[in-house]
Amino acid sequence: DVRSWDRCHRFCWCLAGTLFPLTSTVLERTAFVGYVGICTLGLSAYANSIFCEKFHRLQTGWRECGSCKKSIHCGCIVSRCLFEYDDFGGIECATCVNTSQLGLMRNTENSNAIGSSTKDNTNDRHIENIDGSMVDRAGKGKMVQLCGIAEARESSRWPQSEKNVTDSCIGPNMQEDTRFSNMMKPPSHSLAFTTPENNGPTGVTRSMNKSQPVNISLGGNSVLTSALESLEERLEGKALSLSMKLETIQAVIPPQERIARPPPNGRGKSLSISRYWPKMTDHEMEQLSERMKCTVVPLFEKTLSVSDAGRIGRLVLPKSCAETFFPPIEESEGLPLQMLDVMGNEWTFQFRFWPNNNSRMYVLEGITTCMQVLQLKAGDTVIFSQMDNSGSKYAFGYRRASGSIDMQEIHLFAATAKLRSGSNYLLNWKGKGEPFLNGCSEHLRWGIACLQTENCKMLNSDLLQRPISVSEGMTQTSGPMKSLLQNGDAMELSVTIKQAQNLLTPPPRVKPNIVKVEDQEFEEYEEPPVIGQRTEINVHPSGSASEEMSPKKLENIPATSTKFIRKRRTMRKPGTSQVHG
DNA sequence: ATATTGCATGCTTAC
DNA sequence: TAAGCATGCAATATG
Repeated sequence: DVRSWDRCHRFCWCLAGTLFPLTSTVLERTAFVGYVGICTLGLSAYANSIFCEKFHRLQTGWRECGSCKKSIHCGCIVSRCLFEYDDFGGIECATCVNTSQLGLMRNTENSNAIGSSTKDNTNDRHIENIDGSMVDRAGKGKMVQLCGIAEARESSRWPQSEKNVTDSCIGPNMQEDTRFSNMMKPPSHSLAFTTPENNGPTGVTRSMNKSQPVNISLGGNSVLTSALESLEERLEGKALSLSMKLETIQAVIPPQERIARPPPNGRGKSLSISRYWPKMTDHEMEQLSERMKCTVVPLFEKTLSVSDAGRIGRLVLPKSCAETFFPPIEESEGLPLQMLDVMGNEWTFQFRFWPNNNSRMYVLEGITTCMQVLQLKAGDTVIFSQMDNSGSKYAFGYRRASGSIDMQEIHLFAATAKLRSGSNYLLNWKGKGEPFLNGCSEHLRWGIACLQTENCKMLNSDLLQRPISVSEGMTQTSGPMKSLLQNGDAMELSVTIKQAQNLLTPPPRVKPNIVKVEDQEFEEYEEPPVIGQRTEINVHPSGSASEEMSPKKLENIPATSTKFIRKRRTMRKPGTSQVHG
C-alpha cells in the first residue's frame, strides 16, 4: 500500500543519506532489504513476498544496461544507485558508468571537484540537525557521499531549494508527515519514480556527469555497486533470511559512507572497521537525544580493554575514528575535549596522540574519575557521539558488557512472569528511600511502564544495565549487586544476591510438591514466589554457603516446567551444602 | 615507594 | 604484510 511505499522510501532515503544509524532495530522495523527492491514493513510484506511484486517487479522496472546488457531494475528509489541514464536514451548500469568515470576521475583527481568531497570538511565536520534529521554540513550543497552514486549525483543536480527540502525531511522520525510525503514526490527528473515513459532529462544527467565527474569518491561506490549487483543476483527470486539482512546492509553501506567524514588532511585510514560503528538502536538514540536535549549523532564506539579501564586513566582511541571524528591535532599534546556523559556530567579529556611506528596512537587521557563514577569496566563499551548544539560538542554513553540484562530480557522476563502467574511479580520501587520488594501486579506494570514511558529514560543507567536479574538472584550466591537507579531522584540499591534471595518466599497457603533430584529434595510450586518477605531460602541454618544447582540436577527438571522450585528447607549435616531454588 | 608519562613491543587483524 | 592497538616498561614526577 501507499503507506508501505512511503515508509520504504523514507528509509531508503535515510539509509542512502546515512542520516540515520543503521541499526538492527531499524532493519527490523522497516525491514528494508538491500537495493533490489525487496522492502518489507514489519517483516510481513517481505514474508508474504508482496512488496516487490507489487511495487517493482512487473511495473516499470526492468531495463537493460546499454553497455553490458545486464538487467537493471529502474522502478524505484532503491535502485537509483544501480544505473545512470544515457544521453541518448536507455540506461547504463553503475558498474559500466563507474568504469568509464574512473578514467575521468584519474584525469581530474587533483581537481577541486574531487578534492572538495574528501578534504573540505576537515574544519566543518559538525553534524547539523534539522527537524530531527542528521545532515553532514559538509555534505550540504555537495551532498554526503553515501549510499549511492546516484544519490550524490542526483543531489548535485538538484537545485539548492530542493535539496534543502530533502534535508529537512529526512530523519529518524518514523512518523509520516506531509513534508516527507512531499519530499517523496521526486523532482521531475528524479530517478526515483522514473518509468519508461518518464525517463527524465537523460541528456542532462549524463552530460553533467561527464563534464563534472561527481564530487564523491567513486572507489567506494564501485565496491558498493558491485555489492549491490551481487546482492541483487543473490536475492533475485529467493528470500533473504532475516539474519542476513543486517550483515547485508552493513556490507553494502560502508561506515565511512554512512558517516561521510573522510580523515582530515588525508591522514589515517577510512573508518572501515565495523566494530567501531556505533551500534545504537533508534530508540536508544531518541532517548539519548531527549536526555541531551538535542540531537545526538553517534560517531563510534569502543569496547574498553583492560588497559582502557585500568587505573592508568587513558583510553586508546581507534586511529581512524580519532582522525575522522575528533578535531585534527598537530601536536602530541593534543587538546582538551569537553564531553557530556549520559547523566549530563561534563568531563574534560585530553585528546592527544603518541608517535608510534611512524604513525600515531590516539588516546583520551584523564578518564580515571569518569570511569570510576560511571563504574565502567573492561568489556563495557563507550559510545562517542556528537551533539548538534554548539555548546558541548561531544557526548558519550556507554553500554555494559554482556551478562547484563537488556531490554529483551526484561520483556522476556515480564512476559514469562505474566505467563507464569495470574498475578504478576516484579520489583516494585516506591519512593526515594530504600526500595521494598513487593509481590503485586504493579511489578509488571512498572516494568512495562519503565520500558515504554517516561520512566524509561534512564534505561541506559545501571539499573537496567546491571539490575538484579531474578534468575540471577536465584542461582548465584556471591558478589555484591549494586544497582544505581536514577529516575528523577537517584536511588541506590545495594544488596547481595543472597540478600535478594532472602526476600523470596513461596506463595502463602500453597503446599508444594516435593520432588527428589539426586537425593536433594525440592519444593515445587505452581505459583511463583512472593517477593518481599524474608525467608531462610537458600541459607543453611548453619550459615554455610549455598551451592549452585548443578547442570545435572537441572537436567532432571522438565524443561517445559513452568513450576517454581526451591530446595526444600531441611536440616542438613554440617559441611554439606544446599542448592538454590 | 608509588604514580604518571611516553614510548616500544608484539600480537591481531585488515588489506 | 603492514597497520592498528593492547599492553609492557623504563624514565620521570610526586608524595
